[in-house]
Amino acid sequence: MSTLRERIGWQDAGPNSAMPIYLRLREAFKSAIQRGDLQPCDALPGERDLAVSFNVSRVTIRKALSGLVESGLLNQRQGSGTYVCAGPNRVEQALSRLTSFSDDMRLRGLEPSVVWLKREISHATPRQAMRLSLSPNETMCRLKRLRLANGTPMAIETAVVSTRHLSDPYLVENSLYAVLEIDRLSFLDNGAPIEFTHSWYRGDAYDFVAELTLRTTTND
Amino acid sequence: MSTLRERIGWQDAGPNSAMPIYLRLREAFKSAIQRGDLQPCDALPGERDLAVSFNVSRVTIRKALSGLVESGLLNQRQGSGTYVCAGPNRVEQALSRLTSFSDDMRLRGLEPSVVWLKREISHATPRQAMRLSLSPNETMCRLKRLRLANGTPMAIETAVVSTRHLSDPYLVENSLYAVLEIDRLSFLDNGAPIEFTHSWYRGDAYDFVAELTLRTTTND
DNA sequence: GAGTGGTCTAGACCACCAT
DNA sequence: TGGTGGTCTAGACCACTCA
Repeated sequence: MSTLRERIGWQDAGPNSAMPIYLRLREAFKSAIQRGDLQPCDALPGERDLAVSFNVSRVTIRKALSGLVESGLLNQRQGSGTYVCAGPNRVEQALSRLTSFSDDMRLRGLEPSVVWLKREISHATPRQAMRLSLSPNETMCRLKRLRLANGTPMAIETAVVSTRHLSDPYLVENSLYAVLEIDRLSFLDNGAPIEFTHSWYRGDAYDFVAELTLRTTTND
Repeated sequence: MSTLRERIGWQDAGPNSAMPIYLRLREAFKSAIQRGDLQPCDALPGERDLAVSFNVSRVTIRKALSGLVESGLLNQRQGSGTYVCAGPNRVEQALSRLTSFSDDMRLRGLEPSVVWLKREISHATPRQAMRLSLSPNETMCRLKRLRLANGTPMAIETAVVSTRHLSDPYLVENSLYAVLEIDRLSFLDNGAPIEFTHSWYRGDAYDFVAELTLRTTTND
């Protein structure tokens, strides 16, 4: 049984501590999760205990964890605890943000709904095959749906997914990504791209913010 | 001359203060910026002064402001101050995030470069005309470029912009959005969508995170 | 050197969840 | 009821910017 300090590879501030404590802590936890030293569904000690363990204040612990909660690596539930959400599963993590349409609408008191415009299987175009590293005769599910809030069209989403990962477009009800999760392990190991989603959003009703983050591959 | 409390429409916690102070403060500042009561380039008072003005601690002020900094409405510079970044310019705000490719690469010690695959003017397709609320014979700039880091292809971006907003595709060098900013006022007032960008990213090298936020139109 | 944001502390009270 | 995360405070020191 190793201590948490060991599991996340923590060392007290050396002379080379240019980074603030909360960032060093955040990176240490992040690395431990990505290495697998902290497993999904693991519960972290309480914030007060963490503060004692690492000789910092609870505020610093919270600042360290908050970034990981925001990026989806951790999950905090008031009254319950802090839990590891997911390993280095960047595809599922990234796409999970896109499922929030329904949640977003409901949070604002609007009733979300979906009209399916297309659900079919066809061959990949040469371009898609090239981009997604597929053989030219690979079959693809093509999904297209209109998203509404209180009956008002808000977005059109088009998704193309290899049938290797989604065998039947009619498996998808509300969340494409919930279905894809089933296949998580099969396509995450090699990191190959598996899906492309293409969306139009109402410019007068949405902020659309996209962020890119280069994946930092840690070898240790 | 009105006080800052008045400009952001602040009122001390009434009995109906279900939201925490830092969120109410954040919303008040956000609304003031979007209404134009706080203008771009305006400097905010120092955090210590704000804390006194609103009868809260500096930590609470910082927590309120941090969300606005993160979403690009405010800009903080150590040793200098806090400044209003942009008005209710959601198109420019959203797209500005996408310009970060070069910055991202450089931050990580990689040299970004661009290979143009297409820069042309043609007519809008019927579908595009419909989606972007254009007349059917509207002309569009079509831009397609390959993004590289240290010579390795990392992303392909395709952008389609009405010539009303971008007269010549050769005006675009590195940042499409820098060029579009010139036209900012002309297309932001009506909130019409003006552009569609379509990008492929290397699944093995990128995290791609997209967030949607419903625009909350505050009338007061 | 005065003022700014960036970090950090030790303590407090609350709402919530579990048992 | 005891532990959890969520919020908030008053104060401190630092690095930085700018005149």
